[in-house]
Amino acid sequence: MALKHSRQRDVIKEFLMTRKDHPTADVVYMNVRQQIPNISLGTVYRNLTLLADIGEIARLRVGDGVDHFDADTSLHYHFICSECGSVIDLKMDNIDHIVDQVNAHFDGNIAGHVTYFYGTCKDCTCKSRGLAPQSQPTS
Amino acid sequence: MALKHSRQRDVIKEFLMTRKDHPTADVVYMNVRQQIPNISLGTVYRNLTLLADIGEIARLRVGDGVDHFDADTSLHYHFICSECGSVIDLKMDNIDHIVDQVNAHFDGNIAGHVTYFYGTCKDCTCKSRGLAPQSQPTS
DNA sequence: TTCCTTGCAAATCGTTTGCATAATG
DNA sequence: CATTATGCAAACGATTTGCAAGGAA
Repeated sequence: MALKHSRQRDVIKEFLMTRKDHPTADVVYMNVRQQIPNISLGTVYRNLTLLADIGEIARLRVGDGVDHFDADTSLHYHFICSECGSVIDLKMDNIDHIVDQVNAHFDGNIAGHVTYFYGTCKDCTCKSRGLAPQSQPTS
Repeated sequence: MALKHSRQRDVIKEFLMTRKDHPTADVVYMNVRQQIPNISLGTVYRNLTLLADIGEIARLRVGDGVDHFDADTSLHYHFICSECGSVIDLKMDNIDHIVDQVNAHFDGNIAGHVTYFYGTCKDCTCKSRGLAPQSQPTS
């Protein structure tokens, strides 16, 4: 299973690194086609899965039924706006200590936890008050 | 949109209340057919969605691509075994304080958070050591 | 009678996969 | 040359939906 170099994989990874809004496979596909017009959706999926498996990118499942991808694999948390669906990075301290609270009463082995926050983002909060949004979605 | 009574909805809810293993729509369907043989999968999905929308049951998205349903809507957390996929209730204190750590640096409005734990359950841990499991899965 | 619910089947959506061909090491 | 990667299209699994018929208020 030796990995061989491929231009499509490079372009996919590079595109992902330019985005901080955690695009879906489809969005990656749409954008990458500007550089490789005949790339196929299947190839995009295969490479996103491969990159996620070897840890070069992260696959985010935020409960909206679609996978999002993130080139930033460092420890951080996400916020999902219930109104516009945007996924936003959060600056906050590590909360792995919550695992300790489980271990106290649990017999199995806890490897980790998944946590994400939801609510209304700044822009959507403003809109619902009739104010102008602060910025447009990147996508 | 006045709600009308329906036997299929009753049976679905009753079945869910007898289970603490958070079955999927398909498992609900299989079991409910023992009491209503000609019930359709669509009806099961429609009622599970309806019950979840009015808050009588909870829809659990634990990242395995399939929705699980829980008749226990009280605040509690879940553990998902990475090996056998079983979803287990956890006894532990409320961890809503983690939201406070986000609010400090976030402009939007945080309504809540989703957290689940993963790892290896007691039975799978035992199996991997060649020991006999403590109990069989309920499904 | 009104209109919510159902069963059935077809449709959707996101994602995966089989296959023959192309590209890499 | 041996193998991995690609494009294409078909296949998939979970869930939703349109529709005509059935059931509750």
